[in-house]
Amino acid sequence: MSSQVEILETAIKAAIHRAISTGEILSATPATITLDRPKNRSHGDYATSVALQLAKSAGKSPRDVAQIIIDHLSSTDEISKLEIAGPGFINITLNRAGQAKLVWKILESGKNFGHSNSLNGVRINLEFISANPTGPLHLGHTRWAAVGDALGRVLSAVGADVTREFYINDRGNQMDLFGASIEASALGEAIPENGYQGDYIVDLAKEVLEVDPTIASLPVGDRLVAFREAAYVLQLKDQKQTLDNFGTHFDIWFSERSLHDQGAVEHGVEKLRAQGHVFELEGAVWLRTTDFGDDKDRVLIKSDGSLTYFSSDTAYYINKRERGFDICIYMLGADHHGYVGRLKATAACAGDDPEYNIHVLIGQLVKIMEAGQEVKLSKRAGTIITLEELVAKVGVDAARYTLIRYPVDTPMVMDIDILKRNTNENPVYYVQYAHARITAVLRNAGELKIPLDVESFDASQLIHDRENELLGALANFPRVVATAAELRQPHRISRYLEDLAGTYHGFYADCRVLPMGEENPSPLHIARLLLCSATRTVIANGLDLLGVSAPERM
RNA sequence: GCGCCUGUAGCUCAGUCGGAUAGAGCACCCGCCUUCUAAGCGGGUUGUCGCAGGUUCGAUUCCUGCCAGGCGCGCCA
Repeated sequence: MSSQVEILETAIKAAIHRAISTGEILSATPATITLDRPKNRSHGDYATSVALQLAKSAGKSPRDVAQIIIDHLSSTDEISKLEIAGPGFINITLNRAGQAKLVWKILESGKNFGHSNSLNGVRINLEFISANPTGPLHLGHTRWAAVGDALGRVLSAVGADVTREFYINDRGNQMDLFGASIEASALGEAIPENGYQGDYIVDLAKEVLEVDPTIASLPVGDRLVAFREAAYVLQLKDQKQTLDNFGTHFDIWFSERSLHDQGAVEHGVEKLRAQGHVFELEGAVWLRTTDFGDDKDRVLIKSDGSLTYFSSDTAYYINKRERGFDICIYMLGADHHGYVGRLKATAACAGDDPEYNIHVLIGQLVKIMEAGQEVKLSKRAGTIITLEELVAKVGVDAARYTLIRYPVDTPMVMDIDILKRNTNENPVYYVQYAHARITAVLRNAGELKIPLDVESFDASQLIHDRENELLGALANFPRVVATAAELRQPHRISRYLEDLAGTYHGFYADCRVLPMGEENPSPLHIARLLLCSATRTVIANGLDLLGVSAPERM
C-alpha cells in the first residue's frame, strides 16, 4: 500500500511531466518532490515548493509555474483542495475521510506500524559502552546505554540485521592496576599509586576472598593474577546485571583478550600489509593512516615488540568485517573524538569505504545537576555517579527517556530533581500518561460492550479538526522512524511522541469518545475509539523503540 | 598551534536535501473536573536564532572569518 506522500509525489511528478511535454514549462522533472507538513494548518495538509525551485529554469514566475502544475494535476480522490500561496507554494488539502483510512492501516499493522525496509538485510555491528571491567558503569556510559540500545531498536525497525556488541577492554595496564588494587585492599595494604580507589574495590576484594580464601596465600605473582581474574569476573557480572536492569541487552560481549588469543592482531597487520599501508620505522611497525586523512601515522607494534592499543582496535575492526558486518557503528565519548580520523583511515587502509562501512558517533558529556548545582564528577573525590545510582534515584524509564531525548552531539544537563518529579516537567510522563489515558478509555469501552472490530470502522465519520490533526500526526510516524534510522538519531522518536501525545490530549479535550449516559454507541463513537486505539498503537510502538515502558495505568 | 562539538525565549532544549508570522516544556498571569485518567486542556507574556560578511527569489539552516564555552591532539590504555 502506498502512503499518501508517495501518492502525492507521483501525482505531482506526473503533472510536471505533462506540463513539460506540452511546452508550458521548459525544465526537467525533479528527481524528488519535497513535500512538507506545514506548521500552519491553514496551509493545508501538505505543501510543496517545487514551483519555486522550477521557476528559474522554467522561465516563468513561481506563481505561474504553480498554476500550471495545478492545472495538470489530475484530481484524485485523495486531494480535496489545491491552493497557490505566498511566493508560489502549492498547498494541498487532503480529503479527510480518505485520510482516516490510516486508522485501518495502523490497526492492521499493529506492532509493525512504523517499520520499513530501508536498511533491509544490511548487517550492522553496533558497538557501544565498551567499558573497562575495572569498575561500575558510570554516567559517561549511561548515555550510550540508553541511546545505543534505542538506536539498535530503530535500526532493526527499518530492517537492518543488528548485532549489539560490548567490547571488553580486559587487557593491558589498567587490568593489572585493577588487580593490584584489589590485592592491596584484600591484604589490608595501601592502594598502589594510580590504582583504583573507591568503596567498590573494598567490596570486590571482600567478595573475592569469600569465594576463594586461598587466593591470599598464593605466591606473590600468582596472587596478583588470581585477584585480578576473580575480580574481573565479578565486576563484569555486575556490569551485565546493571545493564540488564536498565533494559539494555547485548548480543555479544567481545573480549579484547580473545582477539589476541586467536592471533587477530597479527592477522590484521598482515592484511593491512598486503594492502600496502604498513611500514617500519625505528624498529616499530606503523600504519600509514595519513594516506587517508589522519593527522599522523599510527604505531601498531612498538619497537620493543609489544602491541599498541591501536593495534587491537585495528584488528577488532577487521575482525568485525570478516564476521560479515557491512556497517560498523561506534559510539564513543567526546573524549575519544580524536579516534574518528584514525578509525576511518584504518577502514580505508583495509580497503573499505570509510563513508559506508564505518560510522562513528561522538557523544558529548552529560552534566548532572542536583539541588540546584552541578555535581562535579571525580573518581578521586568519590563523586562518580553510577548507572545504578541514577536508576535508583529516578527510575529506568525517566533515565532512559531523558538520555535519549537529546541529540548526542550536544552536551546535556540532567537535573535529578526534575527527573524525580512526576509532572509535566518530566516529558516521559507526558507521553506515558497519554498512553495510560487511551488505555483507560478503551477499557471503559470494553465495559460498555462497544464492538471494536475494524470492519465497523467508518472513515467518513472523522472530519473534526482535532481528528484531522491527530491523523496527520499518526501519518508522520513511519517517516520519523526512517529519518531516525538514517541519521542515527533516536531522539527524533521522543520528540515526535511528545508532539503526538500533545495532539492526542487536544483531541481528547474537544472530542468526546465514549457515549454519555444512556446514549447508544454511534458510528462516530466507534470511529473515535478506533482512532484512539490506533494512537495507542503508535505511542506504544514509539516507546518500545526507546526501550521505555508503555503503562496501562498511572 | 591544529582538530571535533556547541552557542536559538528568563531556564532546559527542538528545528539537515535552504522555505511562508522561528517552536515545545518549564517559569509567570488568567480560565476549565455535578460524565471517558486535571500527570490534562485553552488563552496571555517572552527572541539582534553568538557577531560580521558571502551564496539567492528566500538563510536559524549552506560557505568564509571572528568571538565564547566544552573536549581532544603519546611507540598510554
